[in-house]
Amino acid sequence: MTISEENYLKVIYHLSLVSPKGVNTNAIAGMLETKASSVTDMIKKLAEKDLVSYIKYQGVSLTEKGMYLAKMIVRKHRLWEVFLVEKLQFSWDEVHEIAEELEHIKSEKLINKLDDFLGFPNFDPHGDPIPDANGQIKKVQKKLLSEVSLATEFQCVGVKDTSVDFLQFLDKKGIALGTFITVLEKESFDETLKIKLNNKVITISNKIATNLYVQ
Amino acid sequence: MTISEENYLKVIYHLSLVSPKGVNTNAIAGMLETKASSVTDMIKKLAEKDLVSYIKYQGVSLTEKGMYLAKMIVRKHRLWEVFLVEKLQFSWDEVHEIAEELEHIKSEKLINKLDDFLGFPNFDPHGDPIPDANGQIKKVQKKLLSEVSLATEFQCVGVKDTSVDFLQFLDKKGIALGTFITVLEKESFDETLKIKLNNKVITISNKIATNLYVQ
DNA sequence: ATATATTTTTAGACAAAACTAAAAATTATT
DNA sequence: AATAATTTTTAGTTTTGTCTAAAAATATAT
Repeated sequence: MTISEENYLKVIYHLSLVSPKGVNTNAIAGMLETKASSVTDMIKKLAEKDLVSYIKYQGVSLTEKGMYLAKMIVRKHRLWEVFLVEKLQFSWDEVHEIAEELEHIKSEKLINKLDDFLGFPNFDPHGDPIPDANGQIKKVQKKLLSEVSLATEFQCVGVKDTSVDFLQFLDKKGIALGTFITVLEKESFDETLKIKLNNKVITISNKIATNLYVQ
Repeated sequence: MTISEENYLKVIYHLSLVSPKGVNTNAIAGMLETKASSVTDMIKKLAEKDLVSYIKYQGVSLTEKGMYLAKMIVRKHRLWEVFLVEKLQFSWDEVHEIAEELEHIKSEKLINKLDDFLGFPNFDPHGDPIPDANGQIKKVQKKLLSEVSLATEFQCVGVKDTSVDFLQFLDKKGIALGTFITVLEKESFDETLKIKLNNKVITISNKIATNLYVQ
């Protein structure tokens, strides 16, 4: 598989979690910052290799084989992110870009030894689950902070948006994975939340609350 | 720079250590397992970017800029090899192939943090020197085992041939970096050596002796 | 020194992965 | 249901890095 093919598989995987019954050509093009016509070309190639099933004008979905390979790419991406944060002291907003390159290193032995070296982590630095060597993913029930009941203490376990800007915003507010958060009030007009964390009370917008997972 | 361009630079660097006054098109083609015509094309491109100086039919040499970039690729390759052996418990015959991929990961911050994580090593698992962040290389005087005087104890510090076969042969004979070796006799007919190591006496061919560096 | 062999370069072609522009199919709207 | 809007596909190019085959330059040998 080429790097380009791997990137298509990975994007189709991520999109299929949201729309399991078929992924749009345009959605793929948007994620890969390419044109729809290029996507059509590549999809034909992937279908040829039996990695996706494809009906013209009906979108794509991963075959079992494609699903497994996609999960292996996600596994590599997330394990390398753990390595970068835990061993090389990168911050959580710096690792995505580098992991985008590292995820394409081919050796299976390498990734399994890395997994071992890291102590078989189940989650990456953004709280996303790491598929094991068979593609199994630890499911965990988590909710968006925007959906939880008031006056109950939750723990921050992940982020939906992993952009540099959002992660640095969270750093600034003192919110990290593991931080305990209690929602005190919800403003019904704009869904703004008054929350307690680290013994401080702060106000956060709905946009923040819909991008933070808690448990 | 593309991966292909980086590979050309690296090969030109290695060949220029042997023939500093200009590297042959054919030699490059041989190392990269490609055709001479492809090499000519790429050399033109690298010359365009001021990474090599090139006169038709006269071979190529690296410019200062090209030399620096080539050393950075070698630096990355060798640091990743140290990581694979020291941290992930790979054997020294397994790491070259994987490092060939890892050397193309772009982030400078990554490689400097890796260097730090590994304790700023000066040599890779085959005894080859690791350029520092400025491209400086620790020079060390070493000799081939085929050239040293008899009855003097030397320490194995590197290998010239880094092929899997040769490295596994050394493993089998109990020869590793750091092993002490004394040449007892040299057969003048075929240059075979009788050597002492680990309190055993064994005979090795000239081919072995011309691929082992000692100090 | 001339002929022969080797090396290197040029010219033209190809595959992969992208693009643009236009056509075809699907979906939405009135 | 017909038309408009959107999405997707097709057709034809482009770029990168490779190739083959032939031409040109250099090196070697008699």
